Amino acid sequence: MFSKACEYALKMMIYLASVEEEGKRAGLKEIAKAIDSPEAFTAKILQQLVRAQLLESLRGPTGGFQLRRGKEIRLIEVVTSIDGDGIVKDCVLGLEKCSEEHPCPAHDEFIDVRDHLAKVLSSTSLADIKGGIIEGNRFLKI
Amino acid sequence: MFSKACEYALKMMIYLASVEEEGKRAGLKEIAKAIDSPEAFTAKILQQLVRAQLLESLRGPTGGFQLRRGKEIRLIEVVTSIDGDGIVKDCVLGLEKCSEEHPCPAHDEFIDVRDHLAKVLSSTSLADIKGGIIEGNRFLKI
DNA sequence: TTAAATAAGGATAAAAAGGTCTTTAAATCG
DNA sequence: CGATTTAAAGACCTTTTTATCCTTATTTAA
Repeated sequence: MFSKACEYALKMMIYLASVEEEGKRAGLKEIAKAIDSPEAFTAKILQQLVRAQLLESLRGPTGGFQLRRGKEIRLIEVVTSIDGDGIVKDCVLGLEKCSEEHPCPAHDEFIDVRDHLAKVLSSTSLADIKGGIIEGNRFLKI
Repeated sequence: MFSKACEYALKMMIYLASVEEEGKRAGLKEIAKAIDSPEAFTAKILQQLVRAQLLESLRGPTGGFQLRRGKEIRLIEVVTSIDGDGIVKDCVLGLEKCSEEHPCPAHDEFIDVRDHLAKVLSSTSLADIKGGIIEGNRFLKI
């Protein structure tokens, strides 16, 4: 569904939402450990999220990453900043010009699924899903 | 959502369903042209579909490919024979052990979408979607 | 029976995704 | 200021996916 990079990005953002709760930020090492991701690759993805304005970073000791616009960030923003908007826009058969007026043979069957996904991604914020982690009945790694 | 190979596979199967309508089969060249796919790569995918028992092939002049079990083949069979069943089984965050008893933070938000997709793929047959092509108001390439 | 047409199969190549390493730039704090 | 800690950036490597090429095996039909 999503690229590996995007999966990591979602985990990072969810983790940072739970860290923000305590008014703190987290550094690369802490994040990679928390979500069980390769450190160097994690750094690259964090950079992308900073460029996409979803995170801000601070260098030096006490530095790290934190949410730029708080926990109201929607999942769709994370997904599109890493994978682009293809998942909620493109034809599932990969046809360039598939539309309502000019539908592919599978159009009707998949449009509902795609819209459903888009709706979930657009309506769910980091705040919506971070709750369970703090309560401790949800997990981020393994 | 699906790999390129899987997109091609779905197009092939839909095309072959429309060809079967006329009691005919189609060769590699015809198929690749119809769905606008690279010929050699198309051949590899057709081989996979033959091994998966979804197609049968005949060599020599007048040879080609045809549906093995007719148009009642479900889209889910095509998708899983090329991409595996990850799309309807795996956690969207890529967590190995995500389940109802041990859910990831995004579990509830995505489980509905995944089930919706699974339902569409399982309940839709080639027969269900080939209709429009024959009527001519649907298209397979570009 | 031979030429032509077709699919099968293996080796290879190219592109994309996933991942690592090393150097540079900031910031902190003694 | 200078040592340390952290993120940024770019080059590089590895694996997977996508795609091509070439040879072999079958089948048909003249």
